[in-house]
Amino acid sequence: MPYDPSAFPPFAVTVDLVVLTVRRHSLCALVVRRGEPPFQGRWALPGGFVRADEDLAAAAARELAEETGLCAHDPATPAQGNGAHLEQLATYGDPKRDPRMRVVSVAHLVLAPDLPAPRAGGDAHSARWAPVEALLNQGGYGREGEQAAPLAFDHAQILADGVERARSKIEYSSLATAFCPAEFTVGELRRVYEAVWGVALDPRNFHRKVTGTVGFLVPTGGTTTRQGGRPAQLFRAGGATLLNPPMLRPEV
Amino acid sequence: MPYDPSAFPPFAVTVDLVVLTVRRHSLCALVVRRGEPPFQGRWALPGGFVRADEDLAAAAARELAEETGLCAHDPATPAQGNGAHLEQLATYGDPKRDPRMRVVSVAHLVLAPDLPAPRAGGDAHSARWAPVEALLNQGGYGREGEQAAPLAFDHAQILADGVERARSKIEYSSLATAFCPAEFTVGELRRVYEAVWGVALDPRNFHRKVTGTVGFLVPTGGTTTRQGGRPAQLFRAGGATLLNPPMLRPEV
DNA sequence: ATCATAGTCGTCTCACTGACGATAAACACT
DNA sequence: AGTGTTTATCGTCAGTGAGACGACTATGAT
Repeated sequence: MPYDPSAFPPFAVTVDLVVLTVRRHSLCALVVRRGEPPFQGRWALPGGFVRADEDLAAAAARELAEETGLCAHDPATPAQGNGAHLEQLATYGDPKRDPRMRVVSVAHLVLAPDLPAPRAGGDAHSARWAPVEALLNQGGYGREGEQAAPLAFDHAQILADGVERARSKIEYSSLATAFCPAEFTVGELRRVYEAVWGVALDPRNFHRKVTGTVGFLVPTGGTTTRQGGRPAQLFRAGGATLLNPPMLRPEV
Repeated sequence: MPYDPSAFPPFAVTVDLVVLTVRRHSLCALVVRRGEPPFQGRWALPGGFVRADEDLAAAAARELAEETGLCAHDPATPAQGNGAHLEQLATYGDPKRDPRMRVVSVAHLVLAPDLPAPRAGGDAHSARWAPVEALLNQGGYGREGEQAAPLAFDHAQILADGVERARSKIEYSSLATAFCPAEFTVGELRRVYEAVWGVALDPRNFHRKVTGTVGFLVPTGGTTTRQGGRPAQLFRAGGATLLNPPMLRPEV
């Protein structure tokens, strides 16, 4: 019964991107304003159709490049450019998620360093970074009277899933370094954890932990004082991808 | 440019199932023999097309019921039948993964208690439990000269991903109880961990750990001696879904 | 000089794990 | 009945690692 080529319903397949970065001590996601109905004028996650002979990860990387100029390197391809981390997140296929037609969307998660300065994509719609807190607490009010309109489609759910993935994944992997520039200090890395988790961490215990985990950080020899205060050692991400034992997210 | 209803390429969307259980001290997966080309006669994961107005999880549950009679309850639906655990695993969409057409498959992971006695699905193809070790070590030789033919399509990769998900998820969640019947002993739960991880665990430390984690196990009052030896207390799964601190998988 | 800021090193305590001894309660033999 | 085997369960002890927090260092700002 299966595999009668004329007997399967056709689907549209898209990729949606949860692009996260840390800006000004808070976790932000890339959103674009929709220029057409449905949800015209609302914010949405960037994304688009998968092409006829294009792999899912390739489609995600292409959309990312179109939208931000970032060059994603997924972990399988260890071409360590200035690229961001890209991984598949989950797939959303509720029959009613798009009112126009049956669309199955394969969401991807991208973790990028700060300040790629979002540029408008091929379309004229605008793009911006928005704090995930404001995007998800649609019931609450943004800090400065920000728009409280929820994201288009089921994108709030997708974003929430992506944020949760990022929050849990930096516990047991070295992925937090994907939010940092090529060289960074322990303090900068700590501020990434604090922004993603939304908690305060003890600088001394954090320093002991990350410098004591073999393969996590390698010193470059340089120092910097860009954060003020005493100069800090600069590090690059080490080869280790899994943290064992993991970073512990403080209770509640 | 996006969302021109005539401008997106049509895809077939399927669900594939990684159904895992523990039988005779080893982790086994449900496989079906393909009755038609391509890969005719080879073993494959059960699965099928998503219907036109069917949710992805619903399609997975339907295929599971057709194939095994199991009633899956996904965690969102806390209808705790004799059902198995079901969750989305990942999506596979390589343009060449199916030689006939462009198929995107949303793989799901099912964890089931032992012995649902696989029944043939709607089709005449046979179904069986096979140790994942034999299915994945296609280069090696099965214990009893089992067939060494690899799984059809990219199903070996999907199975490997599902097994890895199960192995890591029982570390920090109470999901191992999904492999157990409604009432079980600490020893039975330990043998689940041992089978999934492929290691031996110290019975005394394991007992201390699981009985000391609040919300993991609740005693039913009964005892059983079905494993031989001293009678063991019976437990049900408690309300806790996350284990904190996690079970630690022994090194190497 | 003094202060504020941020980084780095140490110490103490507690929780938890791994290794492993000891006891308990069933069954299968003799 | 006794002995051995099997599995369950309780205890002990040492080592690792995390949280709390004191102390010191090196820079820029006032």
